[in-house]
Amino acid sequence: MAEHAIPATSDYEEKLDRLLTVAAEVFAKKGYHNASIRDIARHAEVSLSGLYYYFRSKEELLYKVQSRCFQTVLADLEQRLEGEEAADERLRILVHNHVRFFARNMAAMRVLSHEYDALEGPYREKIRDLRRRYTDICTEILRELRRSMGGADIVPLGVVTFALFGMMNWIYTWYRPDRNVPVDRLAEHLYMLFVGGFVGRANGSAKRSRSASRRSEARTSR
Amino acid sequence: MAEHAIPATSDYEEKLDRLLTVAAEVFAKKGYHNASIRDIARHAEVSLSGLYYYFRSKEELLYKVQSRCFQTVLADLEQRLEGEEAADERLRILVHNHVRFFARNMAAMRVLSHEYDALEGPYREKIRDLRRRYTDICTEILRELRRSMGGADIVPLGVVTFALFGMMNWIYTWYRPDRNVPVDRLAEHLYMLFVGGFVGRANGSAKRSRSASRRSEARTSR
DNA sequence: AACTGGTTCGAACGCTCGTTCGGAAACCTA
DNA sequence: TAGGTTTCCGAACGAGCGTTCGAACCAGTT
Repeated sequence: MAEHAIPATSDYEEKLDRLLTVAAEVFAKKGYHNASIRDIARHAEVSLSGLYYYFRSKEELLYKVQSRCFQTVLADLEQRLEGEEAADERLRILVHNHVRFFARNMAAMRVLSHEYDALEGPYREKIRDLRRRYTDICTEILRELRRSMGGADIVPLGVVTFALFGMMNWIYTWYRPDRNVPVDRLAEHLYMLFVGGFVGRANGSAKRSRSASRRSEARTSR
Repeated sequence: MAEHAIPATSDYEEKLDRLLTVAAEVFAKKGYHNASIRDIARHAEVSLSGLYYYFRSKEELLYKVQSRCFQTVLADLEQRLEGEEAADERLRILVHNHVRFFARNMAAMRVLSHEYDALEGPYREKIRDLRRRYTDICTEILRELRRSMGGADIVPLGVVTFALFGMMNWIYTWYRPDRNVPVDRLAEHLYMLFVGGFVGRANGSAKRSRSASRRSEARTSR
């Protein structure tokens, strides 16, 4: 078959998925440029050339790792946001979804955060578009939250959005789910920190919206 | 001379410095593993082997880029903190120092943030120690700030510290000093966001400490 | 003019990389 | 059992990598 454009069997899909997972682990551990196709083949217990049945090139392999990861986290998010109206709760859902997904898919999310520049041309653009969709969702939630709180727009929403993603994405440099605080608590901490601030929230003086306090009462108790 | 442990001339020091700057740019642009010594030599207009008079290996070159950068930002910080007592103002100094240095030394700071894992063994440990010193300073300021505000310790200070550095370090993925908000305003935005929170600060309801509001009145006006 | 020691370079070595290709193995259908 | 696809692999290629080494260059001193 030429280029086997249509995946033949479900075995094919399963194996491709497994290869993506292994590749994500190797890329996460050694870095994209430092990792070799041979590394991945060895870890996947497949021959070197056997990999090329599933991927045209090393770069396509990286792209598929990133793409699959991004699409999953995006789909999860959109599903969870469905039906929720309150802006503060929507933001809480976004943070929890992101942090939890991050911690449970550390390798792939690390590759996604750390190896974006390794892609070039069309691959890069496709991932850039996914990123845009994701950050747009976030920015819109922030805009609505600010509006509903009657806040002034001192800090540009673009800056706010990137600050939030900085807080969340940086965890791949220090957080280990089995050594630090549990994932759900980490997510709640970051959410509180971002919304209420270090001083505002830590001394308990900031007022919380009704829906936010209602939802997180049980969770933040220690 | 054996290993030329003692730098001979001041010409030597100057050229070494220039090479570090060029190397930082190339590493920042292409990534450490993807950049070649030949790339750096070409950009520095020096022969390939000529570089090896100044560096034992590619890894030592990376180490010296990171080390020089870290020591500079650390020295700047310690100097600016000298004599300042108020915790909130000390935090503001830290954020401004970090963000400003970041924007003015984008290449080197990007390498420092992005290529830490590329180092191994003793090199890695030395940078790790510098990082520890830096984060410790930050954590202590946060501890003092929380104490002075009489706040409860809901969120562990380690998490808070990394969240702050995440906000700040992430800027290398999106911020361009010539395209986005000016550096000083970005620094102030991040400081306000971190201390007061998105909701707390943006709607102007959160109280600010006396020294913080006194200091930033002029700066945040638009 | 000869010497000396810091500085620079051209040429080469050994190695690993991503990729290719022809054919074998495995599996399904008839 | 025969034929045809899908799946897999051993072997090899050319290119680029980091590093080394001996010789050349260039000051300043004798």
